Amino acid sequence: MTAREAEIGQAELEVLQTLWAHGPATVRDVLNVLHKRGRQLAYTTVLTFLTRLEQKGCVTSDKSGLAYVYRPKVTRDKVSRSRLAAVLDAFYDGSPGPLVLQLIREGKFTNAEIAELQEVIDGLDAKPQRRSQS
Amino acid sequence: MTAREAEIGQAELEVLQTLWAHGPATVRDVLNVLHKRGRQLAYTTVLTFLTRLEQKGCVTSDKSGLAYVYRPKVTRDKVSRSRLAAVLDAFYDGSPGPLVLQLIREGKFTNAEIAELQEVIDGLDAKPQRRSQS
DNA sequence: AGACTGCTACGACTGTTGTAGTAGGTTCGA
DNA sequence: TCGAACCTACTACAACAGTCGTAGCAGTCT
Repeated sequence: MTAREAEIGQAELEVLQTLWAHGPATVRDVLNVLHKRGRQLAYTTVLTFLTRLEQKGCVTSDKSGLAYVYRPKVTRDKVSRSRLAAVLDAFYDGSPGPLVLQLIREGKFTNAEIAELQEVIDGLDAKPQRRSQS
Repeated sequence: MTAREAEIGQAELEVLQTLWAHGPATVRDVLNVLHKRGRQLAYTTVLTFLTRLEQKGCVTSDKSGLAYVYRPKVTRDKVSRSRLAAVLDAFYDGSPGPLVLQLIREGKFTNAEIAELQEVIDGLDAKPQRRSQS
């Protein structure tokens, strides 16, 4: 494993998110985005986060112009999955079934989503079940 | 809000989980359960966790016999939801739709679960949709 | 060249989390 | 009644997370 996604702190994640959302960026770029969102941080704070993220293998940097440009090295998808898996392991026995059922029962979906759900599930059903367990 | 569930550490959560799973317990009870699961901790470590959880408002204690008996004050469900909401907010725009779709597309469900999904979704569909607009 | 401006390196401080030791009180059995 | 066993309170400490200040270097403007 190159990167330890698990050990990304909350504030570090914010920084990483802006990289995911806006592509490669300098410290100042990131700072500007954060400021625009009302998040007040010092320049050096952002620098610290980016440096730590680099130490953790989550971003890379290269100096093309005046300042270092940072770009994400782990995908948002990867981190997302790992975070979700942590919750799943801790609270849903590691399997997504109960979670999905709970979410659906709570019914916080739009009509479009429901339609899509039906579609996808029907598709699932039609498929050969290569997953019925041991 | 009485308790700050967000700030429960990983190790603290383990302790809380044993309370949820085994009901009210003393420090030693919790320690025994953890030891049985291969988790080696010192008695005083568990005590520290329970004390901190009490400070955070997540458990209560009362001394009925020789030792304090701790019992959870926040429900597992509550913490679970709050953890999930954090992931949802950070990675799924705060709404469960995309997450559920993704999980279903990945198809890690048993036949029984799929059947149940279909059932629940059909039920949803029949209901009046007070959640659509714009 | 001198003054600015912007960038990075490095250090520092606070609070939290994970982990545990020690000291001193209570209870219970011999 | 004495010691073993058990309990809690307090302290400690390293690692990490969040936050930033300072100092010094590099390029730029006049």
